[in-house]
Amino acid sequence: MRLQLTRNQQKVLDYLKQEIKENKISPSLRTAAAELAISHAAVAQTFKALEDKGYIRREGRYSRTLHILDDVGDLHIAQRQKQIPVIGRITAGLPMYARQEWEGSLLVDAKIYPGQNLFALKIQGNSMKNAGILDQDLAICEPRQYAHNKEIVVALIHHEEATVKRFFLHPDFIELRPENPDFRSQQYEFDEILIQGKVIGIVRGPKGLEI
Amino acid sequence: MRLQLTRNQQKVLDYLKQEIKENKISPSLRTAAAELAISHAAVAQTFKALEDKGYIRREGRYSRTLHILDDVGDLHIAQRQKQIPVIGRITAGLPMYARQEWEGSLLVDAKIYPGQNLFALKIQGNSMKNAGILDQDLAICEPRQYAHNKEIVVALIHHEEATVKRFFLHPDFIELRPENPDFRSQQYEFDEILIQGKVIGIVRGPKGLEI
DNA sequence: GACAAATGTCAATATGAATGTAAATGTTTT
DNA sequence: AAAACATTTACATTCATATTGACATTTGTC
Repeated sequence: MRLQLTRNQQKVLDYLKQEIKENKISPSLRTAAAELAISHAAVAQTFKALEDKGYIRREGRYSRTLHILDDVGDLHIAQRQKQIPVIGRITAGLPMYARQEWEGSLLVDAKIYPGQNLFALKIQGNSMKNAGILDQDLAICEPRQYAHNKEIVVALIHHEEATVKRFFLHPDFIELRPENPDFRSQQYEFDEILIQGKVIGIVRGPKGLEI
Repeated sequence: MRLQLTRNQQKVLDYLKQEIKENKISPSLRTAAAELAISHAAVAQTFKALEDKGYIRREGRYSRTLHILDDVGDLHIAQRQKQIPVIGRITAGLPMYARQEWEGSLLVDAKIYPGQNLFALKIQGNSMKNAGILDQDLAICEPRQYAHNKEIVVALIHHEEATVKRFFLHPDFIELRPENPDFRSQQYEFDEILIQGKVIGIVRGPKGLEI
């Protein structure tokens, strides 16, 4: 069990939790100082005490990032939730994030999926079966306009059709390779393909596991 | 919730919205620079900041198309977050929540994974590869002491070894079938097997997708 | 297709404001 | 007396902003 907090430390910790919940980011020392009606150095000292007692963790020197810890030493839930849009249809010309294209949003664990502006895409078909990606899975993607060899990417073919495949760059063409012997690898000219993102995770719900 | 904008970034975003509304297309860097009375590179930097914070999205490299993004909209997240324990080792006695067996916790979307007392289990090995379950995946499980045919279950063999396999009940034995030709299906007496749960989902992080 | 103009990108650099750190010191609480 | 709490001041670092100039790419026009 952790050391107990003094009344003042508890007050500051509560304030911090509140602020982080609202703004997703910890307030600056001076902002906190103003709201708590004390000096910024006093806040710094209390933060230090909280860190020593294992209630928060701060990163690096001069860094403004601060995490609130669980009693197990884990990140507090408030900082782990990440809401990402589930994109229904990927298009080039049209705004990909326009609300019309949304199929809702998905809540994921920020501890597992780092990165910003992630989006999710519902997989159609079984062309990536052997990579463990099945029909109806949700692919968690990180926006990217480029790709490295062997990465699994979200690509837009002919500015129209969106697909998830493994990416290979050859001297004079791009190969999008499925992971399923029933499908053929396809080759494209450079101007036929637009990379939209890299797949960094998979979420499969109960429906994907039905018999 | 997106990160807050600075006053300058807000000003540029407002200007952008205005321009796009009027001309249906975003202004060039130098046009914007002229109207905002700063250099074109400064505009580019602010655009980049806006993109990082998730307020706009720009397509491709050297493309002039830019989209204003909607907010993900934060309603009812509170009810959707579900924190479930990641079990390190499954034991028979069923004090599954005993502290020593913890490997942390996982935040999932309650909308996708309904049910109570769910737990997660880290998959070891590739015996279920053809069912789209890979090594190091996190299997989301619902506690259960029974199973139906063809369901993928968490079973305890000889009160010791925990395994994830497809379940088949035969007249005088239980079959636990892997989904990988490299592994053999196994048969057990009824008293050798204890069903501990049913797999209702899969969560795979970036590590599970590395090359 | 060729060429020039317009446009986006990148790197290096600079500056002021905001911010975190540290030290010295005093006050209150326990 | 010791710990917690607080202040003031000086300093170091980071961030947002901005500039300039060279360069790559796209677009429009002939």
